[in-house]
Amino acid sequence: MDLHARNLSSSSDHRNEEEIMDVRKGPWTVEEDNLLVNYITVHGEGRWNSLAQCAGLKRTGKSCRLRWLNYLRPNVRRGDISLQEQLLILELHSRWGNRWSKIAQCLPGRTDNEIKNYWRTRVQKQAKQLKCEVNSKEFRDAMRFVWMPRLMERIQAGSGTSTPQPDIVVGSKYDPSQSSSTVVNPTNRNPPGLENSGASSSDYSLDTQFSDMTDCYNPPGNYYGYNGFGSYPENVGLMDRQENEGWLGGGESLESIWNDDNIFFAFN
DNA sequence: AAGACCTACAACCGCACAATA
DNA sequence: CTATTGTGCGGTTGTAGGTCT
Repeated sequence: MDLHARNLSSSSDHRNEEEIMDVRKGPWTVEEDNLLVNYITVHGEGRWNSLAQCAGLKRTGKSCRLRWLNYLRPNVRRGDISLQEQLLILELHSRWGNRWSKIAQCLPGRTDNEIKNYWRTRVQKQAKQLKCEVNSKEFRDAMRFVWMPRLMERIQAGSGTSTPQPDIVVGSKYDPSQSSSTVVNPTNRNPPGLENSGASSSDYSLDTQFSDMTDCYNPPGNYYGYNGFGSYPENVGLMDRQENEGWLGGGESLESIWNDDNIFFAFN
């Protein structure tokens, strides 16, 4: 039996099991979050299928794992993706491609899902706007040699008046005080547990997203030697000056493609 | 005011691979 | 060695809320 066939039979068995067990799908409720967090707090994570059963959750192990890793896990960082994070994502993606989990490892507290979503909503939108394939050389070059340098300029320009951005590091999204059975709103900008924490909803609204391009942190200094992130991977040399110089002959055409309006669009 | 459209993001799915029986 | 199970990853979808007309 080949692998695909094995997977098919496995999926089929899994489906039967789901039908029998009446597995829940869709948005998680506060109760479910409570069950999952409480169980993991006591027993630790892993063995997700049995964990789901033992915790009394009518969810698949996969679903539990995803909910934990992307939302309930301590130190999951939520809120707007900072300019530095954007820059890092662009650079790492140009280097590694769609290796979201690998990229996420370099952005503490960010999940692969969040980075993937960022890429799809912002970067692919930009490619579409420019009428080129996101994986095309043209778009990649534009990204590396026009978008990213300009992003860095904005970071540097904003460093003098930087204010803390509204990103939050949440110990856990789980709030035991919430015991209603309301479904956790998947699009609520206030993560569960912060809804009553005093953080106003506007802290997470689009009003703050990119509204202040100076909303960041430490001056990065020289981009090429930048190591602003503690976990910045070794040998990630960001842009390669030699490659850059070798490419510049085509710069003007890209500049014309990636004009200020487009850049504005990209960051708004 | 209301319906259409858009955006962002949580969650699901299929596949691949490693570990284990 | 083979079959099964568990886990992780990347792609995709569904939908609530926001914006536009």
